[in-house]
Amino acid sequence: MAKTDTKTKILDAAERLFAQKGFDAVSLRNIIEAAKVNLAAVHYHFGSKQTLLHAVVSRRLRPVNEERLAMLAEARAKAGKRKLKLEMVLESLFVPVFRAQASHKSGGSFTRLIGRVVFDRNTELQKFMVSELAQVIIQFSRAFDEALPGLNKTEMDWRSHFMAGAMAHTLCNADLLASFTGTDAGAEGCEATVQRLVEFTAAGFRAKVSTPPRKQKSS
Amino acid sequence: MAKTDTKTKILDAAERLFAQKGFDAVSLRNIIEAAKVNLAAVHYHFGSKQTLLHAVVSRRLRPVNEERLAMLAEARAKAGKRKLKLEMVLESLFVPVFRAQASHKSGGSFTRLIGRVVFDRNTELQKFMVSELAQVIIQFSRAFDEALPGLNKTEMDWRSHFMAGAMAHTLCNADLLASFTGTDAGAEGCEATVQRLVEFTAAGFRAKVSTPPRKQKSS
DNA sequence: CATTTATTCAAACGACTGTTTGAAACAGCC
DNA sequence: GGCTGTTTCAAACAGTCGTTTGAATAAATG
Repeated sequence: MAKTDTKTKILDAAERLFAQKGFDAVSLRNIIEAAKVNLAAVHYHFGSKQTLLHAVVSRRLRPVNEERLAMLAEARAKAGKRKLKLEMVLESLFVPVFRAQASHKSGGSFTRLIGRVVFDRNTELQKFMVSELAQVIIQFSRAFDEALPGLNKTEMDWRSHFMAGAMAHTLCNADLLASFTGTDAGAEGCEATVQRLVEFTAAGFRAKVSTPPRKQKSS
Repeated sequence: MAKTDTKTKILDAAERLFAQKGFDAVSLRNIIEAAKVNLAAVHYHFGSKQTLLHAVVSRRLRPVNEERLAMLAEARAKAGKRKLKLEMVLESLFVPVFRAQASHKSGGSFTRLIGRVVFDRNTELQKFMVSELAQVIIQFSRAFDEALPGLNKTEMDWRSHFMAGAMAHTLCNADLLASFTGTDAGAEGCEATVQRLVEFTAAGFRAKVSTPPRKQKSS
């Protein structure tokens, strides 16, 4: 393993650059220059720039999603017949993706990439992301329903939406916080960040509903 | 006013396209085709693509920010010597930008653009946005401090960060909610959406702080 | 009116884009 | 050795990009 695989070199460089500047703003020539490989190698190994992006995302996101589902299953097992704890569901969703930042030597670029991808308006990419996240979305929306019985569906959808926004923004723009407020995002471990995010979103989920549901069927 | 101003035609087309596909993904030729003007007109009136983007953003954001500050001032006046109400601060921040969507004939494109801009990693654009938002940031972070006395600064910064993420995501990806959950974002007026967002973020701001502040000076 | 100023237009600029090609270098195996 | 399939490489492809140019037109001013 002295000489790193070309495929890996491309993935690493692409991951870093996509996260830094975004998908459109990075050219294949930027990538192959950073990876010190030939231009054609990209198409030989990945077929196209779009497919390369898919590979970059998938490489990191797949294990994260597996861990998410595993943590959720564990939370379910621990709850037993009792009601699922909202905080544990949120932690199962946040911890794997935030931990991937610290653990992997990717230097924090990966989480920024994931956060960015959520907000990128690339039709192809969005279809791909939906397919990658399908299981996670299904399982977790069920878990939220279990953890918050009585909350009507519309309200649940919106609050999940808000929660996703807070998560994505935190992943994507951790440095913005530093520049705006002076608070250093990386000063404390990602556990502390996750803890703060869990508290914030859990409280949001549990907020008293004041909006009168005009036409609502479910409870 | 039978023949619309060329400058306005460009701004309108650019706003719609930028919001739909993003800054990098839209070419000047896409814009001038939609606006039915000559290519050189863009550089004649705006100087560059980057400056055009600034103009597009500024045209809508400036009145929004003025209204934000006005609403905040009114909330302060109404509070008198009493403590500023958190919900009113949040409403002052949300209502103008969400209402701009419904009121303006831009067809909802503007809010998506603003939401997108927050997440775009364009150095030039970020500097511009910081300068445009400077007053709003200063005034509102002061207001949050007044509405939530006792919350330490670090926690306040993080929660503002989460709140901004929820807001931006809602502005930018209202249609995502529909595709994922089936809940139609536009079904109810923007007032209802703002109301939900206020409830969610207000609860998040008020959440009990469990994270022990390791090294903290302020209260 | 003429003359200046502001605006529009078609055409081209050089640089950069993702992708393809076909030959060279390399590996492993008989 | 020769032969097979895989991987690398330089070069070129056909476009698109933001921007510039200089002449043609419209509007405004004297």
